[in-house]
Amino acid sequence: MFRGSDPINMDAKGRMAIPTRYRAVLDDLCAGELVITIDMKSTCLTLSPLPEWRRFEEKVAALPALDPLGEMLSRFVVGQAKDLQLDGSGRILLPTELRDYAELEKKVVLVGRTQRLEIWSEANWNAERDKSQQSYRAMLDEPGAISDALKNLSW
Amino acid sequence: MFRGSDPINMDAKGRMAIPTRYRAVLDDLCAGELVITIDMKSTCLTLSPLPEWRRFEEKVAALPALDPLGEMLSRFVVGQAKDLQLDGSGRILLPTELRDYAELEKKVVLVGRTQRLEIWSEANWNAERDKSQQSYRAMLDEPGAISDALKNLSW
DNA sequence: CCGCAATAGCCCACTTTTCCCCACTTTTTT
DNA sequence: AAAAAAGTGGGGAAAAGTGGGCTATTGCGG
Repeated sequence: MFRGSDPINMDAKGRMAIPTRYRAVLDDLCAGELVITIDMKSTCLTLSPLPEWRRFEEKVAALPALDPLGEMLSRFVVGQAKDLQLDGSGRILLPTELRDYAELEKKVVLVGRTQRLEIWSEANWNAERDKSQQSYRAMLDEPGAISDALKNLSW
Repeated sequence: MFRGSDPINMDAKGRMAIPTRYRAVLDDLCAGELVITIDMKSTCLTLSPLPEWRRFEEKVAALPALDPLGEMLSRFVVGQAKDLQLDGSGRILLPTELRDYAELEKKVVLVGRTQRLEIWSEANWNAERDKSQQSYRAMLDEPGAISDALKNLSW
């Protein structure tokens, strides 16, 4: 569904254009209704079509009421989610708080992750990519570090 | 229902504006009648539409009379709850005692948690978020520490 | 029982943000 | 090379948020 990374300029008002190749998909998937929120693991944002987001929200809601993880996810991930709508020019307006969280400046990178998208600042994206590549290679050298699921990923 | 976080300025009189996107919902859900109280676990306040609050109150009342946790909830959560009414400009006035409890100063954050809302001081909110994020990341680095619940939350 | 002070409520005015639209530049396509 | 499409930027109107002043109400002390 979503694939590849696109460098995009955020303008002074905090808007960013969604690449055209996604627009048709977004249109009939969710009529341009998106949900954006933070990523707990990384300094980036997650952008999902509304139906996809609902599936996640339901999973979180289904967790036991006193589960600390569920509480955390509900409070910080759901709690910081915002509904967005593509504007007439196929752009979205990034909420200020989330812009701050992900340290977004003018140059941002939109990364396709199949069902959803990630939004990174260019600086963080490059840093994270280099870092991950190194640790990935290190992991391959370390016996036992490869999960079963990954072993079966024949590619 | 409620989703996302909004930074809001409390004015010198202790009033805070409720974001407009909630007003219509609040209007036909409870005609602007809200209940505010403390959160026992965190340094924040809980704001709920009256009908939602009633459900909670009934559940607490239904607990066995000698249940110590129930007693606590009833005494301190129900005991400190206050009815609020949206004013003509869509604002609520935060009771002084509760303002103190949650350490609210000028900058507060309103967090949407589906059925209800949370009110945090900006400082406490950021601190709590950073803390949670750290422990979340630590959990991921520690193999085996990931609960089944999380594994199923493949998102 | 009355007056004073403090708090709460109402309303208006100002500032900031958001939304909508158009125009310009760059890239791709024919 | 021209035309079309995509991406970028900005102006202006509208709406949301913020703050302050004025009035009404409450509660307290005299």
